[in-house]
Amino acid sequence: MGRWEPNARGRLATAALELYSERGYEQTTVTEIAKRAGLTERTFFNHYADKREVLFATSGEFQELFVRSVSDALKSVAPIDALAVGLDAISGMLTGQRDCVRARQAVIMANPELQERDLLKLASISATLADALRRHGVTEPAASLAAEAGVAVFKVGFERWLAADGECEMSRLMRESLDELKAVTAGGQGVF
Amino acid sequence: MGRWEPNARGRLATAALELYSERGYEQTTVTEIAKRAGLTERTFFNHYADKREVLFATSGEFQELFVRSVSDALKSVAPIDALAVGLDAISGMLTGQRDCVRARQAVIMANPELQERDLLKLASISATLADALRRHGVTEPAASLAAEAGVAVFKVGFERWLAADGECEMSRLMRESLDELKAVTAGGQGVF
DNA sequence: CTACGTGATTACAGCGACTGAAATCACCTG
DNA sequence: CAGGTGATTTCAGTCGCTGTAATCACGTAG
Repeated sequence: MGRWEPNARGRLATAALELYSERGYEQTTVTEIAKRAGLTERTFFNHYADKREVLFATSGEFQELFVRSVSDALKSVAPIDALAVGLDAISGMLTGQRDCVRARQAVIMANPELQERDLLKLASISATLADALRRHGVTEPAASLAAEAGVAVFKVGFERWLAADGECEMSRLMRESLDELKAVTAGGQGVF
Repeated sequence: MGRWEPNARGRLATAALELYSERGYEQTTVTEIAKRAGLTERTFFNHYADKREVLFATSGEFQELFVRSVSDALKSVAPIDALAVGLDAISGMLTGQRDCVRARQAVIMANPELQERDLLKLASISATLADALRRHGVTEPAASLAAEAGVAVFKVGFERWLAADGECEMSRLMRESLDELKAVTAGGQGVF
């Protein structure tokens, strides 16, 4: 075993989540994270663009799965149903990770800077979803609205999944949230 | 006229928008903004929490109008129609400000840090909207979903309003976007 | 006119996030 | 064993942001 332990990125991510959880995001310095991972501050910034990004390492993989699932489904079903397929796919990805995901979310919810980054990642997913919808013939503004709706359903379903006590099927919560959205957007009489 | 010119906050906001537009957000230092406003860096931070916040001075007023309009309308119409009333109200607030708003939005869109802050403000509006809906008897998860949908319609309608060439009624674009959302969420057959 | 209170502004020192450049290190290859 | 390569480190520096205490402009009471 060499002097350089393997998986520096992972060690940094683990150290960061631990420290953010223990003493809070703002009270943790990047130097402390690096030291716990057996590295230096400069090396942290070689692996992650900033102090926030270390919590979002899996975001790209998540987005890719979501968008690819929706994109595939669009070949055979309507946009709103394709979104349901995507939501089901990411449910499969997160199932079994609830404790880990919950710890991460607790850190994010405790700090506005991290919430901002979280929202930016979701906005990126929305933009990529809208792009996929457009490539499959959905016109604006329907494409952007459908994408935003899909992300909104994810947000709400995700929140309910984390809040649930016992074992709880995430995919079921996602489908329920989507149905609720359909109900609430269909509910009015029109006021103009 | 004393040595202290009036309206320091406004001068800082104007100077910031000018400099962010001229040379970009990242290339502008807070010291430069303060100097253009005839003040010091420290005084900037007495008025604004950080370098981003100076672009969002009117956000609170905007949120208040939106939420109050929806809240009032909820006394007599369904949630989705109450959101339509709120969207109409903020359209009235922004009408006539398009050039100014467009300049601000150009700066925001050119920088991820500012997009993050923008998204956080919208999330705050969504949370407050959901709260109003709950106070009027809407249960979760419908309240959160309706609030997210309302903000999504605003985002899309706002973007289209800024992109439009000639004079264009914002309230009409908002209504069209809302109708598009209704259409796209009602479109599927269900896949499960 | 002077003393004093008040709120805004400033000066100053300092921490921490982040960056660029160059040196060093571990390892692999010819 | 010499040399190349990529990861890590060292170092110096900029800038966002904060706490503290001094100073300033102005209104008011004596």
